[in-house]
Amino acid sequence: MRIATWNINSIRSRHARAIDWMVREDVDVVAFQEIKCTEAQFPLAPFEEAGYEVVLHGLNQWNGVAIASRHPIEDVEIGFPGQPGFLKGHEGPDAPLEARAIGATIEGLRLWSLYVPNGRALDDPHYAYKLDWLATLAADTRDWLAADPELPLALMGDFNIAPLDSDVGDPSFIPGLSTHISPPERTAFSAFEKAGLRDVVRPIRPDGFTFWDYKQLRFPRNEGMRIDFILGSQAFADRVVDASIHREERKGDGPSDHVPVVVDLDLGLEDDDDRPMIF
DNA sequence: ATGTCCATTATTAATGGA
Repeated sequence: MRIATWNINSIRSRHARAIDWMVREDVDVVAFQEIKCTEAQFPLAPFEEAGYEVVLHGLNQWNGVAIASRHPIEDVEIGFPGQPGFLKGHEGPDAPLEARAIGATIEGLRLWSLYVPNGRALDDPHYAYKLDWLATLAADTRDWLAADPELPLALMGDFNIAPLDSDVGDPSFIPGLSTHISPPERTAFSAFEKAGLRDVVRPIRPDGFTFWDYKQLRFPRNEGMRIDFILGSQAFADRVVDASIHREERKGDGPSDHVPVVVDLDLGLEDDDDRPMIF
């Protein structure tokens, strides 16, 4: 079983490229972020023709998350418990939720596609929202794993945080001045580890960025950021056999500014064709 | 030169978000 997370930056602009990659790379499940459309606008037909079922949450041209799968999708959840909302100029407990989280169960795996708020600036209300959003999700993670310590859970998405200094290759991110690298954001990220998750890609692929800004020739200069992650519980991590960052997807015509991050799992499925059949 | 891209609102250009 091969699963991926990918901030696609408009599924309407890039669905052909996305599906080409999914078929070519034999990907079973993709958690998409920034689909930038509503359910009525989502290009379902080409996914279905390629053999993928899709569940999604999209409210408008901003944000939007989806999960596409070759296997049956069960127990879909829009948003996580206690998820805070945000509306510029209308901050507070009554702010509406944004389309940033969708959860589903596939082959017994509990998967979340997550688009963590950007934060915008250290003194922007969006930054406090980002930290609140992350803290609530970490608390939920603790609850989910307390209820079932053997749950194969993965949080997949664009976390908009570079946990390590080596994850920062873009010189416009300046310590003390920029989001994505501030100590409170890094502490918020480490809370997922305390809750029982770990980055299941980094031990296998310690190097590489997942995002390069369109501006300033960031990709040709390889001035990127590592901000897209798959965080798995013990039971999920136990099934991981490989991982990869598909840097080639930043090349060519009309790429997203993010690339797919992939993990390969051994679920012991009889129809898993990644292993030779022995009769 | 922010060496850009996307979607929307508005009517060929401005806005907001990243």
